Amino acid sequence: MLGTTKRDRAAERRETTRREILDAAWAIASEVGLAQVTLRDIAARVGMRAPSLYTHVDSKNAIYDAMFAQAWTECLEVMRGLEQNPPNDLRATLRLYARTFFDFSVSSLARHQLMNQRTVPGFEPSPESYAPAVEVLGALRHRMATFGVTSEADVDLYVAIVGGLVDAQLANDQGGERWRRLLDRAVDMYVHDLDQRAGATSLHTTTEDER
Amino acid sequence: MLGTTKRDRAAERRETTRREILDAAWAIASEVGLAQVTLRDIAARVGMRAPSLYTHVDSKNAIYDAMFAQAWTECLEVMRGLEQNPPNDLRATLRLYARTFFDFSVSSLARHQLMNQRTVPGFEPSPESYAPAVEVLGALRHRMATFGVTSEADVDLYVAIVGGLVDAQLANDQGGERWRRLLDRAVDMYVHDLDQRAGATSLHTTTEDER
DNA sequence: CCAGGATGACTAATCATGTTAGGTACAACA
DNA sequence: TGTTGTACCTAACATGATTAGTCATCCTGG
Repeated sequence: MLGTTKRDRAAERRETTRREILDAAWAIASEVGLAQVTLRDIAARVGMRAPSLYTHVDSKNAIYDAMFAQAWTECLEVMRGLEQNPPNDLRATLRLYARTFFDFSVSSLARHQLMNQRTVPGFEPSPESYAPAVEVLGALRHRMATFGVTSEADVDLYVAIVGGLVDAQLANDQGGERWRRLLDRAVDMYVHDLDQRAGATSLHTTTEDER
Repeated sequence: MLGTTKRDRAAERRETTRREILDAAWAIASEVGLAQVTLRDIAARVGMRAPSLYTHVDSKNAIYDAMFAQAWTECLEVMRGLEQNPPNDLRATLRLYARTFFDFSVSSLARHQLMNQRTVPGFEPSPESYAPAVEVLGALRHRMATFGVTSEADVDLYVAIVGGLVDAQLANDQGGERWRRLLDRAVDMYVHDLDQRAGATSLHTTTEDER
């Protein structure tokens, strides 16, 4: 019993240090850019020398990997949060999902670059870190299926449109609203297209069988 | 007279070497990735040592800058090429432009990353190199205006949609057609939305006053 | 035809960065 | 109380961009 308690203390401290390292990395990434994060700077911020970080982390890319997992996990939580009192029609749902994802993405350039662009030279996320990203897409698919939207192409198109708006916003009008304003319009035109193809509009106007 | 002729020879050789350097950089970028381009490798390929490159180029970023300008200039030429026998309705035009830009972008990942993503850490294109990129957009604007599409929002949306499809294709299905197949559909839904908002469909069905 | 300067390449060296090797101090535990 | 493992350190290395300084070669002007 005592043994385990002590062990926990050690593991706890270890975990704390690890988190401090990641926090420092995020802070630096926000300040000077994702690719400008340097081990020496991280170390300085947590009161160490660069090589000491290797006690807690396998490599610099492992730090990026952990950050990648963190970011997508956070995103997953935000998107999951929408499953509380969900809208009951497709249009409102897709609007809500689009806006939520958009705002989440746009609120941190460094995070978006890490999550969605290959900004970091040698970095490739590990399968484990990639999992929450897949889950986010899975949740979206599931939600859309609820309204009868199941085809891969339909989902692909929605994803591309929302992603395109996010990228345009961050690339050309960071901090602004120029593309954000187009979100609802984009969703509406997408939903209209879906309606068109379905022929019957009766579809996706209410269906109750989530999760 | 003689003087100028000799001068030309020198300048010619200089220009040739510079082009060789850029070509080498492109080749390496295609093979191992844009960010993995190294001055030593470029030098080796043109039969030099790394520091000698500085005789022809200001810095590594200057190489990226020149490549950026090259890429967008090439893109501009391709897009300008469409202005020979242009379609006479908006839908066909936007389909053509979208497909052309898409295919151009997708045909080289390294080039697309350089042109549209901030994949290279410290690199920011110079205003001069940026100019052809602006021109591409300007040409699009002009073409769309031909059909009465002038609002900033309308153009923004089109750009975001096409860009989103390109990004999705390159990120998730490189070499495939999964998002490429959605191009026409996306354009159609966009044009339909435009029609809707214009109220009158009479617009953009033919207008003759290009350039 | 030859001296002198420009040109273009080279080697050596500097600086930044990730990473490895090899210690050392201290706390926990037997 | 001695042992051991943990977390940190310094020194060192590899790679990469960049600078400084040198040298050969080639053109040009006398």
